[in-house]
Order: sequence, then C-alpha cells, then structure tokens
Amino acid sequence: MTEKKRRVRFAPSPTGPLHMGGVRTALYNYLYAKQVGGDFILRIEDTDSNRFVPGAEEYIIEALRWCGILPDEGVDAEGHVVETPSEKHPHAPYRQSQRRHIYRKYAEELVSKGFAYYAFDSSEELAALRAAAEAEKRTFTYNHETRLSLKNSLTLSPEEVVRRLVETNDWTIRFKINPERLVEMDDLIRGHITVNACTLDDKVLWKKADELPTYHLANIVDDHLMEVTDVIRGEEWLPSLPLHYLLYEAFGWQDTRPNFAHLSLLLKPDGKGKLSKRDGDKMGFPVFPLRWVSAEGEVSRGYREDGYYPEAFVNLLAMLGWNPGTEQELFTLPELVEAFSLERVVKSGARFNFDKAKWFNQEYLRRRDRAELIAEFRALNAEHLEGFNDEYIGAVLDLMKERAHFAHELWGLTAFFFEPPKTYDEASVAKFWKEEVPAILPEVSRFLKGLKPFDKEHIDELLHDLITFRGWSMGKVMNTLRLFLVGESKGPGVSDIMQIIGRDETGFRIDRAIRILNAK
RNA sequence: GGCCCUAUCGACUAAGGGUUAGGUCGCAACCCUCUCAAGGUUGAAAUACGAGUUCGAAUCUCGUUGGGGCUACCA
Repeated sequence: MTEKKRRVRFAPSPTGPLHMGGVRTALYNYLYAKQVGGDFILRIEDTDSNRFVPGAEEYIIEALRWCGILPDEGVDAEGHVVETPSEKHPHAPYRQSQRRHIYRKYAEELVSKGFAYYAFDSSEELAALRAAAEAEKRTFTYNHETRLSLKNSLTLSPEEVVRRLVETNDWTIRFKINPERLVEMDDLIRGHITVNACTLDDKVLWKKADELPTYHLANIVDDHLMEVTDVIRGEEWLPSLPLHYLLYEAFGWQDTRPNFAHLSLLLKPDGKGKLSKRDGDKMGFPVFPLRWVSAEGEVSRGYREDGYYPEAFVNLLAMLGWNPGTEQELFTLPELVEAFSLERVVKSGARFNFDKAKWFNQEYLRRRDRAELIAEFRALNAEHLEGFNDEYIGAVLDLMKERAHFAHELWGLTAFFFEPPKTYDEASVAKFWKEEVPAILPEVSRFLKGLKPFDKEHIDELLHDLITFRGWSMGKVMNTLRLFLVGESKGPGVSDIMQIIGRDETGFRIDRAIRILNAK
C-alpha cells in the first residue's frame, strides 16, 4: 500500500479576526489531517484587496498557535506565512495575493476551451440591472438566460472583444455554466447531493481591474497545485460546490478532485441565525479566540483574555458538532486526533451554550497541574502574595480551586487566606452576634490559643467537645467563627481555614472581630 | 422569491427498523453538613406536524412547517 500522504488545508480570508466558528473549522481540518497522518496546510485567501484588514492574518496565526493547532506547511516556525518555496514548503507562496501571476493563465485556458468567456459589463451596469429587476420583484442573474443579451465575448464581434480586452480595464472572465448539466456531488458529511446546473449563475473567475482571481478560481487552482486531498469547510460553501465540481471538470482535474466535507454552522445561543461578531458583546460571551481591537478602536473580547485555557476552548469547540459515540466529553488534543472522525460530525447547526463552555473550563481548572496553577495564581495576584510561599498557596488552592470556573476567580474566593477581613457582612453579624454568642467567643479564642498541635483534626475535636460540653449551638458558634475569619458567612470549613492560616492568625482574627463588634 | 442544507429534552448530543428514547450542561429536590461550594442520589424535560412503507418507524420515503446558508467583479 503506497497511499499518498493526505493534504488538508485551512484557507481563511484575512478580512477580520477569525471567530470561533472559523477556529472550529481549522480544528476539524487539523484533527482530520493528523488522524490520517497527513499534513495540515494554512493558506491565506486574500484575493479581495478591498476587504483586507491589517492584522487579521497575524491574528489568525496567533489564534491557531494559542489553540495548539499548528500548520505543517504554509507557516514557518516563527509564525510567518512562507513566501518562498523550500523542501518543507514546496508550494510557497501560501498567500494568494503573492500568487496572482499564476491564475490568469488558468482563466484564459477555460476561455479557450469554451468553458468561460470575457464579460465587459461594468459593475454599475450590473447594479442597475439588479435594481431594475428588484423593482419588478424579480432577481437579475448573470446566467444562461441573460448572458446572450449582455456585453461579452459571446455576443460581441471578435474585433470588438479584442479591442475591449486591450483598451479597457474593467472586464472579467466568467464561467459559462452548461444549463443542461445535472451535477452529482458527494460530501463526506452529507452524502450524495444533486443539483441542476440551470439554477447556477455564471460566476466571475477573474477580474482585470485588480489582476486577481475571485475565490472560486483561486481556490480550485490552488487546491490543485498544492495537491490538496481533502477540503473541510463551512456550510456556507455548499451552494458553490456544483460550480467547483464543474471547474474541476473543465480543467480536466476531476480524477484528483479532493474530497469535500461541509460543516454545519455555529448558531447564536437563541438559535436565530449564525453566530456573528456582534453576538458576543450583546449576549455576554466572547465569539473570538483572542481579544481584537478594530481599526475604529472597537474592542471584542476573547476567550484567552476571559481566562479560558486553550485546551478547554479546543475541547468545547470539538464537541460542538462532533461526538465520539461514547460518553467521554473531556479530550486532550492528541485524544481528539485519535478519536475524531468526519462520519460522526453532526449535520445540523449547533447552538453555542455559554454555561457549558464555562463548565469545560472548570474541568480543566480542576485538572490543572498543581505547580502551574500556583504559578498562575501568583502571576495574577502578585501584589497580594508577597511573603506567602508556594506551600501555603498550594494548600489554599487545593481547598478552593473546585469552586472556580476560571483562575481569575480564585482571588475573590481566597483573599481571606492572605489578609484578614476588612469588613464583616452586616446581615451575618446581625444574625450571629447576639444573645449568648458575644460571651462565648472569648472563651473559644482562649482554648484555641492553647491548642497543640494546631491542625484540622485537633481543631475539630476541640471545638466539638467544647461546644457539646457547654451545651452551645454548633451552628451559632461555627458560623460566627467563620464570619470572623472570612468576613462573611460562606466559605470552607472553619477548621480548614484555621489550619491553613495557623494558630496566631486565628487568634488574632477572632480577638480583633470581638473588639470591633463590641465597640459598635 | 429561487436553489441547497437541516430538524430528538431549554442547550450539546446518543440510539443507523424492535430501548422504560441514554448521557452531559443548565434547572429542581433530597442527602452530606458549621455556612457556601463541591460531591452523591433522584426528578422535571425531547423524537416539529401529516401521510406512506413495514408485523413493527426517532430511524426509510413523500409532503407540510420551522431553522440555517447561498443567491456580489466578498470570502
């Protein structure tokens, strides 16, 4: 068996930051490529200079790197798109704007074979036709029905065509759809699809005005030249698939045509439409992997900046539209590579759910390496942690980390371990600091100060014995103690807190609270 | 409007002709308990609708309806 190495590409357009749907497409491409032992290629489809957004390409690469989905080809080790061919990058350049010189010949080839024609209608003329049609509640389409009444090499004299080709500068090359054709296609996710070519329009393949191809031509030519074997892309491309099939045929490349798989789209949480840039800030969650600041200064939040671990982000994205067929939900990237299959990708659109996303991160936070979490906690709260060693911080985090979804929530949950409460929750004070309690606490404090060894087990024993012996209320005493140690009436077990902060600090906090509350 | 895709709990999904339609998130209750979490147990919660095929349909077919995409000299 000498099966050829599979080549799978992700081909985003740098028209803005890559959103999470795009990352998911990249991820599925990556998983598929790696599973079959193939190469994952990144190609930048920047054929529309009008929509070019500075920084978008860098953003795409950084987002992929953050997620750990690294291209084998197209991008070098430093994260730059490769511009010159080499052994590792034989098909460079990988940016279509740098490949512009190669496309025209393919477009001309189609004209000479009779599969395409020159069209001289200006965009203004076409816009006017569309507007006129719309006024009559019709839709204007440049297709087999209208092309013979328009200005193109099918209707103009050869001399006129040549004259316009050399003298004018805004003509295009259009694909000539054969309306008789029935296009039979196969999709790895959706199965067999049949489309009647008479419903297709004559798409522009090449534009003289910018000396550039459109997506359709560039995409097919590059996939062919780069020997791409599998195309996994968003569902928005499904309507173009017949055109792409026809293009492969017209070039005579049908035998090496790649396999196609069209992924369903990520939908808004409320199910109305596909997830878009605006939704995040409107609905309170990020739609982008990384923070993005537009040229106008508009800021969109990112999963990274919101405190998600890339592993969690990748995991949740993988499970949005794919499942392993088992009940396992937590996967590392290598595990995903192992388990992934296009057959198990679901066909219908997936709505994004913020709660589930947070749950994924919580699971990863729990599983976080202890030393890494300590370092992370230190980095996040350096100003509060001088004088506390890793052993102390580790003990605090062991006790508290399962309460958080994100590392940045940890400080709010643990601050009382590092500094005495600044205030005492008033409602809790009113609830507990009354009746016999003020008289009891000084005695509890005295006993605690004499306790040795001062650990959880002995503290529990002492407190329990003292409270039962005196006939006090367990709840009142314990909750008051917690109020004094934490500042409010929630948190971990009283003895857990005492063991960590130690005997001296415990005594200090209790006495201080008694003093303050008695003075009121 | 036309073309294409799609349809199981609120959300993500499993079940590929025979299951009490399963799991996860979320929600609720109970247990644990010094509070709050976590954890444990339990519960509410779905095959869009209508025909057909079949002994038998969530599953196959057709239609309807809903949702989504595309319909640019954008990708």
